[in-house]
Amino acid sequence: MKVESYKQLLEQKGLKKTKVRMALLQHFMSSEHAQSYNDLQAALSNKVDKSTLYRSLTSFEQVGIIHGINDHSGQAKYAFGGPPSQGNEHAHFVCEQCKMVYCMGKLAPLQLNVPKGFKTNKVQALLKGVCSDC
Amino acid sequence: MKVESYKQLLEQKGLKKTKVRMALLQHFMSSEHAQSYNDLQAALSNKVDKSTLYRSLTSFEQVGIIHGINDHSGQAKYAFGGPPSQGNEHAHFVCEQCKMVYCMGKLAPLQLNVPKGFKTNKVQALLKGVCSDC
DNA sequence: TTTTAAATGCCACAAAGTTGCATTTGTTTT
DNA sequence: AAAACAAATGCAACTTTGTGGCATTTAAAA
Repeated sequence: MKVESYKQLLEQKGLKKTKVRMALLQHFMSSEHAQSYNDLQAALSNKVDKSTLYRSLTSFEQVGIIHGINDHSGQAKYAFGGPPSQGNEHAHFVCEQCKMVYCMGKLAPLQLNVPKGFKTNKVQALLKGVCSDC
Repeated sequence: MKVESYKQLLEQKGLKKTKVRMALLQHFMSSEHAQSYNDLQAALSNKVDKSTLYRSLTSFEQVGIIHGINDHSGQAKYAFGGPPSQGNEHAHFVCEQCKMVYCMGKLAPLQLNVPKGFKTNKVQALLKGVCSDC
């Protein structure tokens, strides 16, 4: 994806094209695993204000450019693309060794029997194991 | 489960029988959904120190008396029983309305195709929907 | 170019959780 | 039953993660 495309993506989503956002997009596109706040802050040489970064992530998430992943590490992580639920069903894989988080391919719809009276709308799956790099 | 049993449970796990732990056990056993730090603090009338409560939860979790659940609410929750992975496979259900978290029954082993080189050890499933009380 | 609305940076603050250390309590040993 | 020991508690300080207000800057529209 080229710089021109990032711009188009932002326009399409109704977000202004700013330095921080362009840098974030570039970083997201060039990394194959999910990024934590600290990863991103480092990628931007710690030059971006905390609030700005958090707010950028929130904006991106709201319009579906990225989606948040909770890997139980205590730090939220973000990956490019909309959430698993919106025509983009996928599981997340946490490597127990390197702690990296990957988005996996589509998952077969899983049958889970819930008790009477419970209605399931979404299923989120988190896989733990060892990744191909470890 | 009676008071005598709580004591036995603690002994069996090599933990001392203290006021805080007994009160916690009692509360865990009498609640049908997962408990957050704040729930527990309230249940103990806010009389227990923060560190003590966190440390108690950690101890309980280590010996498998309770297990932590991350429901993406920003607050860890805890439920009675060992973790889903140890002969106790189960999914967690988050009610989108009342935000309560329940432990569900066993889940059918789910097939998820991971790319070559990835090895899955555990699968955690989080269901979102509406509970029987809502 | 001017206007205006949104994005940024700075600062203070809040919530969740951790750590060190002195004191207390539970359990074991004698 | 008393002494000794280890573990649990309470307190205070601190860290981490994240939020919110407000003045300033920047991008896009007029």
